[in-house]
Amino acid sequence: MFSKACEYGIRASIYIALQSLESRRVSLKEIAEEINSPVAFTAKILQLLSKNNIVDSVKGAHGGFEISRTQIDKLKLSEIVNAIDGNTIYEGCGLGLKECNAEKPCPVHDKFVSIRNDLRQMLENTSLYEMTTGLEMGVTFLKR
Amino acid sequence: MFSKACEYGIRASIYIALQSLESRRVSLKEIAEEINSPVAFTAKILQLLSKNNIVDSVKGAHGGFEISRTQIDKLKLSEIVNAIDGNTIYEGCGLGLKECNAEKPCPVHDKFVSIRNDLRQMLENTSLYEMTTGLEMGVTFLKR
DNA sequence: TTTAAATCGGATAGTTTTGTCCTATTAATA
DNA sequence: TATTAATAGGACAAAACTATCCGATTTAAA
Repeated sequence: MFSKACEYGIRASIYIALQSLESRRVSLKEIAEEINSPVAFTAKILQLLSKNNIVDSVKGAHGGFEISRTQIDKLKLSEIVNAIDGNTIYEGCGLGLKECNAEKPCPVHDKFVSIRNDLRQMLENTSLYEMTTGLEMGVTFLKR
Repeated sequence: MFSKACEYGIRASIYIALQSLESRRVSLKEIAEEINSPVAFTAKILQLLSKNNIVDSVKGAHGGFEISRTQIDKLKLSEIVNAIDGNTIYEGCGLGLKECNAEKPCPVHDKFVSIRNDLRQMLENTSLYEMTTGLEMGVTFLKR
């Protein structure tokens, strides 16, 4: 579904949001440990997320990553996915045709439309905050 | 969504089915031209589909690929996808966790379940025959 | 002002996916 | 039986993705 980079990016964003809710700025090292991802690769992804204003980065000693409370509420899963993988999952033809639309559809165009719409709606309606809620209570998990 | 190999594999299967319905056995060269795919790479994918009994291959002069009428009716899109990409699209965690289920779910587990179920049902319910119907009348397309 | 802790960013390496090339094998037909 | 047209399959090459390493830069604090 998503690339590895995107999976790490989503998990990292959720972990940063969770800690930001408690006013804790977190380091790359801590993030990678808590989401069980390769440190240096995660660093690259966080750079990308920072450039796309998904997370805020603070350089220097006592630096790290954080997300403002307003952003945690506003940010949708779709924005994280878009920053890393683009919109090819819920745009673009299921059979890889460049030109595929209602006028010139591939043989499975209609079948894919509804599923991709559902996917897009889910991604656009799921907020970062929403994804943190189960974690605090130990109902959901970010590793293993 | 699918790998390139899978996209080519689906398009190839549909084209072979379409021609088989008119009792035409088709060559690799013709397939690659008609679905706009790299010839040698398509050859590998057809080998794989042949080994998985998705398509029948006939060696030697006047050889090529074909699919029996009964298979065209029976074969589901899911079987083609499974042969090439496996079941990772509608199994496996959206965030890449190895252990992710109703007991130990990732933060988006529930949101993904319904979408992946819809996807699986669509793949399992869509027959190869169904995918050929629009092509004959020029309503659907396999290239561009 | 020096040191230490952190991100940034470029270079590089490994792995997987995608794609190509060439030879062997098969089978129809002249 | 020789030729020709086709798939089969192994080896290789290119590109994309995943991952690592290291020096540069930034900033807090001793």
